[in-house]
Amino acid sequence: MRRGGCHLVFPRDQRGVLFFALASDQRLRIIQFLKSGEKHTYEIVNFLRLHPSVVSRHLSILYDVGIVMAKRERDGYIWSIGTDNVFKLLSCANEILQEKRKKEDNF
Amino acid sequence: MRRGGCHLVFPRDQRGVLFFALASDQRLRIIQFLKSGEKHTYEIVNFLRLHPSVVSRHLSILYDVGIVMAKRERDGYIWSIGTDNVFKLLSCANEILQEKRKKEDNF
DNA sequence: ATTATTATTGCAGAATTGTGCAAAGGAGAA
DNA sequence: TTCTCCTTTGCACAATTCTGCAATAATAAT
Repeated sequence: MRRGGCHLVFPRDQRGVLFFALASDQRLRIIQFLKSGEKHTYEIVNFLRLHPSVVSRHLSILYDVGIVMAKRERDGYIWSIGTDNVFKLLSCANEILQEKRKKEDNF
Repeated sequence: MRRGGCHLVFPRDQRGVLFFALASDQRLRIIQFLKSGEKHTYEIVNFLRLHPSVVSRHLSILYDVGIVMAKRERDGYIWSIGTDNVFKLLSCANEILQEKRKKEDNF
């Protein structure tokens, strides 16, 4: 696994890179999928129905910022969520969106 | 202020839209700038050194997800952070990045 | 209503990102 | 080593985003 400099993300603030990683439906689907436990690469490919090379790039982007981690198995990699802070981040995002909706309902 | 449908963000998961809003150096700079207190639009324009129309779009994107809020003044709008959850989100992001760096140092 | 000021939108071109295919690059087994 | 399988990279094209300018719309004051 020689992750690093392969998928090309425009240089920006590190937090920006992390938020960029989360600003994609496909990548959010991966995170959602991994909530139910660690998964083989081929399971993720089947789930997303995208070309393996594309999935590789998505995973690479998530990996680089620590959202997911990987371990080697005989037949490929097994992926899982990198830290529980990811869930904290997501719930925090939901709170912000919910507050916003609440505001809109009052007007 | 007829915010809504003006700046065009590709349809995606709502959380994706929020993370997208944060996945921009200019918009992160706006948030950073607003940390020190509410600001007039022209102050933000001077700070970013971008065309007013561009700043308008950035603010619109942040506004739509509740990251910033606005109030009308005699000579324009005054902007501020929409909710403290924004700061929670940012510190959570920093934690994830820090954990990742720590992991890398160990290997 | 008219005017002056500020904010937003339409448009176009540059920059960035997403995707799939084909080829090349590892890792493990025979 | 050689083979096989999985993963990653190079490339090209489509889709999306960023930016600035000009024009339009909105707001407040006259």
